[in-house]
Amino acid sequence: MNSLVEENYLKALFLLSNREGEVSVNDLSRHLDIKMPTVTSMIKKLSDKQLVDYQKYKPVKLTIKGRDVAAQIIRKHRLTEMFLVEIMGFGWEEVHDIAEQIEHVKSPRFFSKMDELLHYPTYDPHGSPIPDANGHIPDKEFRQLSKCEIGDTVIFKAVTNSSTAFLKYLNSKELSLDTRLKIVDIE
Amino acid sequence: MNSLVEENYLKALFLLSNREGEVSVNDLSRHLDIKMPTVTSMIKKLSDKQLVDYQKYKPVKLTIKGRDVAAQIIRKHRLTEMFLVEIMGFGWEEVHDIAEQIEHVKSPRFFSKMDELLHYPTYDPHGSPIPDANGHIPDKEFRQLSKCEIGDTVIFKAVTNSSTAFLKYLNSKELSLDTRLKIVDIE
DNA sequence: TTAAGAAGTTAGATTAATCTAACAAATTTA
DNA sequence: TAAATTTGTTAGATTAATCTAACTTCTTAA
Repeated sequence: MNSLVEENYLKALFLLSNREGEVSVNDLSRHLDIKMPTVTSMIKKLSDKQLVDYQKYKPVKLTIKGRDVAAQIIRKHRLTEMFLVEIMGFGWEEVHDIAEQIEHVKSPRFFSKMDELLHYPTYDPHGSPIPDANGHIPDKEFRQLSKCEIGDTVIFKAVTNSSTAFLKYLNSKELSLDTRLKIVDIE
Repeated sequence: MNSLVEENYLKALFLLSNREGEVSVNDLSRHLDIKMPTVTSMIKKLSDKQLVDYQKYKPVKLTIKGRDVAAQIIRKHRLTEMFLVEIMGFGWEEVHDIAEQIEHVKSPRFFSKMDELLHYPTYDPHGSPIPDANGHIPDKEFRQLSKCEIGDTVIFKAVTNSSTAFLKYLNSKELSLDTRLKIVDIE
């Protein structure tokens, strides 16, 4: 079994992977807020466990096995966020930190109960897709707001930043998912 | 803040305390399944943090502060068990291990949401009282089954053993809380 | 194309929580 | 009450995850 710490590294690797599936040690270090030497040594451990492919001075890549484990953690995180919003009545800006804790619960039953109660959701409250039980992700691609122009009309489908502060800012502008927007100006 | 491990020691101290509020190092060691020298050293740490009173070769006692912290952990554990049964549809025999993990979640809001959704319950699914937000416990005393005699009629109110195995055994005998029983024989 | 800067690694220290072995104190029992 | 047993402590080792300091490799820009 993987430790909670190992799970956090795998999750970060999954989320930071570029199209080639690669992540630099530096990126990982910054996102986890853990110094590079620590990251290097943990990567070696994950490599021994066949969860990542690693060669000195090269970016890290999840193996199939590592990707599957990571997808399950992301699945649990996003299911939890959905559960917190839909069943427990939290706001979308409150759930990230709680889900970071609950995603590590060792009990498959716990998460399948959530899934059931939520009627098998495919997106979380921030518009991110929930991997299915096999780790597969429905990969709809949304257009990034930075690639839209003045005059475009778009439907707001997802955020990539789930921090409380940013979501509170959106709340204050009364921006929520599935809102239809006409872009009149760019800040 | 206290570590998850410290929280587990405090919880065990609370649950194992006799009328004088004392717990032997040996008891604690057996219940936590941690060797005595480890327990001794952790007790010293809790003593430094003013969470327990400790003198060499004497039993350990929670301070007021330690008792308050412990009661909050028990509160979170029991609220969680109730939530798992009432909101998520788990059986009473499944919830102990999951609650042991969720009780450590750092988010007062999370537990007050549970409390609200459950309409402020005072007992958990095993008949144990849930400490209130100030750590106070409604102390109804139930008669122990071992102190009942053949011919007595009683109402089954609580179990002191919440292990899956024991609760499954009770399920197999169709024994559930609030069942009226006439004692016809003693096994 | 090489010198500067960024990224990555190695070595070794630190901390929290655990363990075993050996010893000391307290309690029980013969 | 003295010996045996149980309980508790001390000392020192171990493991996982972290850190800092020093060094190496890679990348970039003059």
